[in-house]
Amino acid sequence: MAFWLFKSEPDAWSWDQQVAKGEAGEEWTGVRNYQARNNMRAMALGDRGFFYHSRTGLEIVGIVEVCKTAHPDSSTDDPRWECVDIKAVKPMAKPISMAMIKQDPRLVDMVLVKNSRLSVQPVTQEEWDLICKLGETQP
DNA sequence: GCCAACGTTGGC
DNA sequence: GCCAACGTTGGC
Repeated sequence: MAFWLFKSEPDAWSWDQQVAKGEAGEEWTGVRNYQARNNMRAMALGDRGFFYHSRTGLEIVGIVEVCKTAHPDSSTDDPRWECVDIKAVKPMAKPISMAMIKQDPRLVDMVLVKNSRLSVQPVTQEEWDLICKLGETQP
Protein backbone atom coordinates (compact mmCIF):
# COMPACT_ATOMS: atom_id res chain seq x y z
CA MET A 1 0.00 0.00 0.00
CA ALA A 2 1.22 3.46 -0.84
CA PHE A 3 0.66 6.75 0.95
CA TRP A 4 -0.24 10.15 -0.47
CA LEU A 5 -1.16 13.70 0.42
CA PHE A 6 -4.06 15.63 -1.10
CA LYS A 7 -4.05 19.40 -0.87
CA SER A 8 -7.12 21.58 -1.00
CA GLU A 9 -7.92 25.14 -0.19
CA PRO A 10 -10.72 24.81 2.37
CA ASP A 11 -12.58 27.64 0.65
CA ALA A 12 -12.80 25.46 -2.44
CA TRP A 13 -13.21 21.99 -0.89
CA SER A 14 -12.81 21.39 2.82
CA TRP A 15 -12.39 18.37 5.05
CA ASP A 16 -15.93 18.93 6.38
CA GLN A 17 -17.29 18.71 2.86
CA GLN A 18 -15.28 15.56 2.25
CA VAL A 19 -16.64 14.01 5.47
CA ALA A 20 -20.19 14.94 4.43
CA LYS A 21 -19.76 12.76 1.33
CA GLY A 22 -19.34 9.74 3.59
CA GLU A 23 -18.70 6.29 2.18
CA ALA A 24 -19.60 7.36 -1.35
CA GLY A 25 -16.53 9.56 -1.48
CA GLU A 26 -15.92 12.23 -4.07
CA GLU A 27 -13.97 12.71 -7.28
CA TRP A 28 -10.74 14.63 -6.73
CA THR A 29 -11.34 16.82 -9.76
CA GLY A 30 -9.55 19.89 -11.02
CA VAL A 31 -5.96 18.72 -11.03
CA ARG A 32 -4.26 20.23 -14.08
CA ASN A 33 -0.69 19.26 -13.42
CA TYR A 34 1.00 16.25 -14.97
CA GLN A 35 3.00 15.25 -11.94
CA ALA A 36 -0.07 15.31 -9.72
CA ARG A 37 -2.05 13.40 -12.34
CA ASN A 38 0.66 10.77 -12.62
CA ASN A 39 0.56 10.34 -8.87
CA MET A 40 -3.17 9.69 -9.06
CA ARG A 41 -2.67 7.20 -11.89
CA ALA A 42 -0.26 5.33 -9.63
CA MET A 43 -2.81 4.96 -6.83
CA ALA A 44 -4.37 1.62 -5.94
CA LEU A 45 -7.71 0.92 -4.35
CA GLY A 46 -7.33 1.18 -0.57
CA ASP A 47 -4.28 3.46 -0.66
CA ARG A 48 -4.34 5.97 2.18
CA GLY A 49 -3.67 9.67 2.10
CA PHE A 50 -3.54 12.77 4.25
CA PHE A 51 -6.00 15.59 3.61
CA TYR A 52 -4.21 18.93 3.85
CA HIS A 53 -5.71 22.41 4.03
CA SER A 54 -3.60 24.84 2.01
CA ARG A 55 -3.43 28.63 2.08
CA THR A 56 -5.85 29.02 4.96
CA GLY A 57 -5.28 26.37 7.58
CA LEU A 58 -1.89 24.96 6.56
CA GLU A 59 -2.38 21.68 8.36
CA ILE A 60 -3.08 18.02 7.84
CA VAL A 61 -6.61 17.58 9.10
CA GLY A 62 -7.60 14.04 8.22
CA ILE A 63 -7.02 10.66 6.63
CA VAL A 64 -8.65 9.58 3.38
CA GLU A 65 -8.75 6.39 1.35
CA VAL A 66 -8.72 5.88 -2.41
CA CYS A 67 -12.11 4.33 -3.22
CA LYS A 68 -11.92 4.49 -7.02
CA THR A 69 -8.81 4.37 -9.18
CA ALA A 70 -7.93 6.91 -11.87
CA HIS A 71 -10.63 7.70 -14.43
CA PRO A 72 -11.36 10.69 -16.69
CA ASP A 73 -11.91 13.92 -14.75
CA SER A 74 -15.61 14.72 -15.19
CA SER A 75 -14.97 18.44 -14.72
CA THR A 76 -13.31 18.71 -18.14
CA ASP A 77 -13.63 17.33 -21.67
CA ASP A 78 -9.86 17.30 -22.00
CA PRO A 79 -8.87 13.61 -22.04
CA ARG A 80 -5.45 14.38 -20.58
CA TRP A 81 -6.83 14.86 -17.10
CA GLU A 82 -7.80 12.04 -14.80
CA CYS A 83 -8.63 11.75 -11.15
CA VAL A 84 -9.36 9.24 -8.41
CA ASP A 85 -12.20 9.19 -5.90
CA ILE A 86 -11.41 9.47 -2.21
CA LYS A 87 -13.46 9.09 0.94
CA ALA A 88 -12.85 10.43 4.43
CA VAL A 89 -11.65 7.79 6.91
CA LYS A 90 -11.10 9.75 10.11
CA PRO A 91 -9.98 13.17 11.30
CA MET A 92 -6.59 13.72 12.91
CA ALA A 93 -7.02 13.83 16.69
CA LYS A 94 -4.37 16.54 16.57
CA PRO A 95 -3.94 18.34 13.23
CA ILE A 96 -0.33 18.52 12.07
CA SER A 97 0.59 22.00 10.90
CA MET A 98 3.11 23.05 8.28
CA ALA A 99 5.01 24.82 11.07
CA MET A 100 5.32 21.57 13.05
CA ILE A 101 6.48 19.67 9.98
CA LYS A 102 9.15 22.27 9.25
CA GLN A 103 10.41 22.04 12.81
CA ASP A 104 10.85 18.27 12.72
CA PRO A 105 14.10 17.15 11.12
CA ARG A 106 12.46 13.84 10.18
CA LEU A 107 9.77 15.64 8.18
CA VAL A 108 11.49 18.60 6.53
CA ASP A 109 12.26 16.53 3.45
CA MET A 110 8.58 15.94 2.74
CA VAL A 111 7.38 16.92 -0.72
CA LEU A 112 4.99 19.22 1.11
CA VAL A 113 7.98 21.31 2.16
CA LYS A 114 10.26 20.72 -0.83
CA ASN A 115 7.66 21.28 -3.55
CA SER A 116 4.82 23.07 -1.89
CA ARG A 117 3.01 23.63 -5.17
CA LEU A 118 2.40 19.99 -6.02
CA SER A 119 -1.22 19.34 -5.12
CA VAL A 120 -1.16 15.53 -5.05
CA GLN A 121 2.04 14.10 -3.69
CA PRO A 122 3.60 10.90 -2.37
CA VAL A 123 4.30 10.36 1.35
CA THR A 124 6.82 7.80 2.56
CA GLN A 125 5.98 5.03 5.02
CA GLU A 126 8.21 6.69 7.62
CA GLU A 127 6.55 10.08 7.18
CA TRP A 128 3.14 8.46 7.34
CA ASP A 129 3.85 6.58 10.54
CA LEU A 130 5.41 9.58 12.25
CA ILE A 131 2.63 12.01 11.35
CA CYS A 132 -0.01 9.55 12.53
CA LYS A 133 1.90 9.21 15.80
CA LEU A 134 2.35 12.97 16.26
CA GLY A 135 -1.31 13.44 15.37
CA GLU A 136 -2.27 10.85 17.98
CA THR A 137 -4.30 9.05 15.35
CA GLN A 138 -4.39 5.33 14.54
CA PRO A 139 -3.94 5.06 10.76
C1' DG B 1 -2.29 41.03 -0.09
C1' DC B 2 2.38 40.15 -1.52
C1' DC B 3 5.54 37.82 -4.10
C1' DA B 4 8.73 33.75 -4.95
C1' DA B 5 8.62 29.52 -7.16
C1' DC B 6 7.02 26.85 -10.48
C1' DG B 7 4.59 25.16 -14.73
C1' DT B 8 2.87 26.22 -19.23
C1' DT B 9 2.60 28.60 -23.53
C1' DG B 10 3.99 30.27 -27.81
C1' DG B 11 7.09 33.00 -30.90
C1' DC B 12 11.19 32.40 -33.07
C1' DG C 1 14.00 23.08 -29.09
C1' DC C 2 14.98 27.29 -26.61
C1' DC C 3 13.51 30.64 -23.56
C1' DA C 4 10.90 34.92 -22.38
C1' DA C 5 6.46 36.00 -20.93
C1' DC C 6 2.70 34.88 -18.52
C1' DG C 7 -0.53 32.71 -15.14
C1' DT C 8 -1.18 30.19 -10.90
C1' DT C 9 -0.21 28.42 -6.44
C1' DG C 10 0.44 28.77 -1.73
C1' DG C 11 3.41 30.14 2.35
C1' DC C 12 4.11 34.11 4.68
